[in-house]
Amino acid sequence: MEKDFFLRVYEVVAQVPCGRVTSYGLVARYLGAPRSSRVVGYAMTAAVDRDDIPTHRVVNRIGVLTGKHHFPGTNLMQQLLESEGVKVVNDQIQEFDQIVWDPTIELKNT
DNA sequence: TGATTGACACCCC
DNA sequence: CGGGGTGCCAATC
Repeated sequence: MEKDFFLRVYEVVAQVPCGRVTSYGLVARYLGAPRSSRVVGYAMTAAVDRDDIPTHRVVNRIGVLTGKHHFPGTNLMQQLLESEGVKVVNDQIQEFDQIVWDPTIELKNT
């Protein structure tokens, strides 16, 4: 029961700047578990209960809202992203490469 | 206690 | 270059 891993994921996701997004792989890699990308997504599922964690800012490596299906609303995830300035079309984040927030780069020192 | 799944990612064909 | 299959780590049934 390594909840500690989940907590680390929450910490990183919670630090994602507004209007920015990150991917499971980036977070997983930042935690030192590049092969645990799936576990990060799993942590997100558990984070849905956490209203303190902007899980909607976490997408797959290509910027696709793969997990929008888990949100209570139909397109709530997209709504939230667009509300923050993130353009989303067809469940695909536009300009994802420039709004992506890589903790490995942003938090590489801290 | 054991097996399967899962909001992904990478390798191989 | 594109598509399909396997692998990883932890949680849940």
